[in-house]
Amino acid sequence: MTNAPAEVMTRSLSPTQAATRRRLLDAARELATEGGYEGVGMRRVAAHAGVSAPTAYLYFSSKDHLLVDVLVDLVGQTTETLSSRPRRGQSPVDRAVATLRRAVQNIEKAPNLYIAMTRAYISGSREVAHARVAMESSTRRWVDLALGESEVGDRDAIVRILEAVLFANMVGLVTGGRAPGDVADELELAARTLLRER
Amino acid sequence: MTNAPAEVMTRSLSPTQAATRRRLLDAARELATEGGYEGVGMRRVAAHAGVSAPTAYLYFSSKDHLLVDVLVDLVGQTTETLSSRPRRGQSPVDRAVATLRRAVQNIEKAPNLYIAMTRAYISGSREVAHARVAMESSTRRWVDLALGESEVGDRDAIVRILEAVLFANMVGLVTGGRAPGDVADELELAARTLLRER
DNA sequence: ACAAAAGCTGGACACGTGTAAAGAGCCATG
DNA sequence: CATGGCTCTTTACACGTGTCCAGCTTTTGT
Repeated sequence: MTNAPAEVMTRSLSPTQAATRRRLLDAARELATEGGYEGVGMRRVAAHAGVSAPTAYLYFSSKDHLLVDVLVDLVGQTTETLSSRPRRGQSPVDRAVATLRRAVQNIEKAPNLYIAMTRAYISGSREVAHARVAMESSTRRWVDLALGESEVGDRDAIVRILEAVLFANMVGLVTGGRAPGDVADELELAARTLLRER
Repeated sequence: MTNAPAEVMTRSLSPTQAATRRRLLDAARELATEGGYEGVGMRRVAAHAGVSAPTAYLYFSSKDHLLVDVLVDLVGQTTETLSSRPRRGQSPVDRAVATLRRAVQNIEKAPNLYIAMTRAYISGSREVAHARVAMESSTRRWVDLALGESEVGDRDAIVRILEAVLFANMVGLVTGGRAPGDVADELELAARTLLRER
C-alpha cells in the first residue's frame, strides 16, 4: 500500500496512523479555536501535528474535510452526553428547551471553533458529503431527545422544523446574522411556539 | 477620481460605471447558471464583461461580493413580483403555501445559479455583510406576504421559524442535503404545521 | 485644440490550497 | 544482514484569488 489514496486510509488504519489522525484533528481544533477558519492552514496544522503537508492530505483530502471531521467528533460527543444524562422533571416543554440548550451550549464556549467547523460543513466541497449523514442523524437525535415522550400531533414535522431552526442559526453564526448567544434563545422560541397546546 | 478604491465607488457611480457594473453582474449570473460556483472565475467574468481583472475588483471586492450582489438583485425582483401580484382566493393556509412556492420557484429553473449565490452568501467573507440586511428583510417580507391577513397568535415567532426553514433549505442545496425540488415541499410542510388551527 | 480627469489595461506579484515525483528511514521476513 | 514493503519527507509545481503599479486611451471642460 504505497502512499495509498486517502479514501483507502479511511477504512482500517494502523495504530500509528490512528494516532497521527488524532493529532491532526486535535491540531485543527486548537488552531480553529484561536484563529477561526482563517487560522487553520493545512501546513500549520500539519506542522502542529508533526507531519508534512502531503501527509496531512493523505488523511484528509481537504481543509474542509479535516474541519468537518472535527465537527463530527464533537457532535458525536454531544449526542452521547445528551443520551446518557437525559433531563427529568419539569414540564415537557421546559424539558425540551433545557435539552436543546444543552445541545448548543458548547458554541458559546468556543465560538470561533464552531463557526469554523460550520463554515467547512457548508463549504460545498464534495469531500464533505460523507459527514452529512452523521450530522443529520445527530441533530435529529438531539431534537428527538428534546421532545422526549411528548405527545404531539405532527411529531415528524416538528422535528424537521426544529432541525431547520437549529441549522439556520448555526449558519447565521457564519454570516454574522446571529451571535453565539442567540442560538439557544431562537431555539427556545421555536420550541415553545411549536409545542404550545393546540 | 482616478482609480478610486472600491468602497468609494459604491456610492454614486457614473452612467458608464453603472453600465460596467451591470455587465459584470450579468456575466457572473450567466457563468454561474452554467458552471455553478466553480464556473465563476473573476478573470472569466471580467473578460465576459469586457474589462480586466483589476477593474472587476474595483467594482466588487471579491468573488463572493459579486455573487452576493447578483443574489440581492434577483431576490429584490422576486419581492417585487410577490408584492405586486398577491395571491387571492383559497383558504389562508393555501394562499400562504402558494405564495411561498412562488417565492422559491426560480430555484428549480436555475439550480446552479441559486446554489452558487447561496454559497457566496454563506461564505463568511466580510464583504458580504452589507447584503445581510437586504436578504433578511426580503425573506421576511416573503413570509409576511405569505401569511397575509391570517390571524395567528405568535405571528412574529411563526415568521421567524418559516424564515429559518427557508434559509436552512437553501443551505441544504449547497451541502447536498436537499434537491431543488425539495425546498418548496419542506416549506409547505412547515407552513401547514405552523398554521394548523390550535 | 489642449490639458486634466476618468476609466481602464498589462503584467507581475504574494498567498493558500491541493498534487506530483523521487527518495530517505524503518522494520519485518527471508 | 540484506531485501522488500511501508510510511513519511522534500521539493517543486499548478491554479485561483486578490493586489500593486506604471502607463495608456477616451472623454470632458475651457
